[in-house]
Amino acid sequence: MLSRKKEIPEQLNERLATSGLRFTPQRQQVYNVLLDTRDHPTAEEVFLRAKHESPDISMATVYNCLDALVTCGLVRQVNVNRAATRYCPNMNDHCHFYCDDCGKVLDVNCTSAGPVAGAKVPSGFQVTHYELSLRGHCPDCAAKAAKLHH
Amino acid sequence: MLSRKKEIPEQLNERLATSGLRFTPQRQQVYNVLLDTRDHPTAEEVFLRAKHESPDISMATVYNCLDALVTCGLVRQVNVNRAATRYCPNMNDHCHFYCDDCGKVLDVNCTSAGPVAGAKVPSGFQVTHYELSLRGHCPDCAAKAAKLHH
DNA sequence: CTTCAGCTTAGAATAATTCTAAGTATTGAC
DNA sequence: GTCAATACTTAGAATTATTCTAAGCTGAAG
Ligand SMILES: [Mn+2]
Ligand SMILES: [Mn+2]
Ligand SMILES: [Zn+2]
Ligand SMILES: [Zn+2]
Repeated sequence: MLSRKKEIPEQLNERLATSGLRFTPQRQQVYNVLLDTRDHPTAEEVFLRAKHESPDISMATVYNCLDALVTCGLVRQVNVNRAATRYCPNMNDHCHFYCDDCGKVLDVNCTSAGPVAGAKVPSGFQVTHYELSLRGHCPDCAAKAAKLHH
Repeated sequence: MLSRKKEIPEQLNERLATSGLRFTPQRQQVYNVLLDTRDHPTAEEVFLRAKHESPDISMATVYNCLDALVTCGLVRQVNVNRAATRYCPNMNDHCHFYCDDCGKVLDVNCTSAGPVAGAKVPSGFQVTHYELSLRGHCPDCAAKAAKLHH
């Protein structure tokens, strides 16, 4: 990685442009952090990871960049209980599993109709968004717990 | 309502006792506020309503009482996005609809299996809780919007 | 080269909630 | 009943995540 030219990724650039936003190195950096490790980091965690590559980036900028990425539809916010908001670059229809033991947040596939169909929404209600979060024990932690009981 | 004796409602008293908690007038008052108007008020709103009857109650006490009621299983917390936590005394299995127009939060029935069945949870995951929140337009607001377009 | 809108930044401000420490009330031996 | 132990309420301070503010920077367009 000796030459680091201005290779602006067109996909990010275009998406930003459609929302009237500019491409900036900070936005690129923040987006890369999210794509790099898809573990639903908080803004704080994104900040720490981004600082490795760009030591001068500020927390405010991380919030601003995350906001820009959400606005242009490349990233979504994930809220579990009232903990700090997490960020997810997977824009496919999915929901989230939160492990009460290790705290990991994992993607779970579900079709758009899926969870909403499971709810008995009375007629007259227009559902435009939904958010389903699941909590419990992830396979790893469930296995560990099983071992402790022999 | 001239005589206001110490009629301790046994149901609340028992529920508190099973969690090692005591009956107090403040807890009664806060619970009454929730039962009175089931519109999913925030702690702040509960505080304001409780003050009508008990002008000396404090915000900290409202938070403490709500916490006690949640602990003993009479009340559940409802989080929509990152707004202030709301409180719901309906302990039947249900999820919530949030109207983006008027901000109302309404109960929507759904069987325990419902929304989780709609998600394709891989085997190995143990789901102990789930939370489904729906957003969109409530019947009232949808009707109003329809009128504006003739 | 100037202008101007958009961007980044540090630090202040805000909002919801939790913590702290002090005073009260209730319980349950004795 | 007295007394100590425990639980509860309260005001205000502290905390946490997030947003706001104001100043300086940047890069495209004229
Ligand atoms: Mn995700
Ligand atoms: Mn409810
Ligand atoms: Zn786990
Ligand atoms: Zn409405």
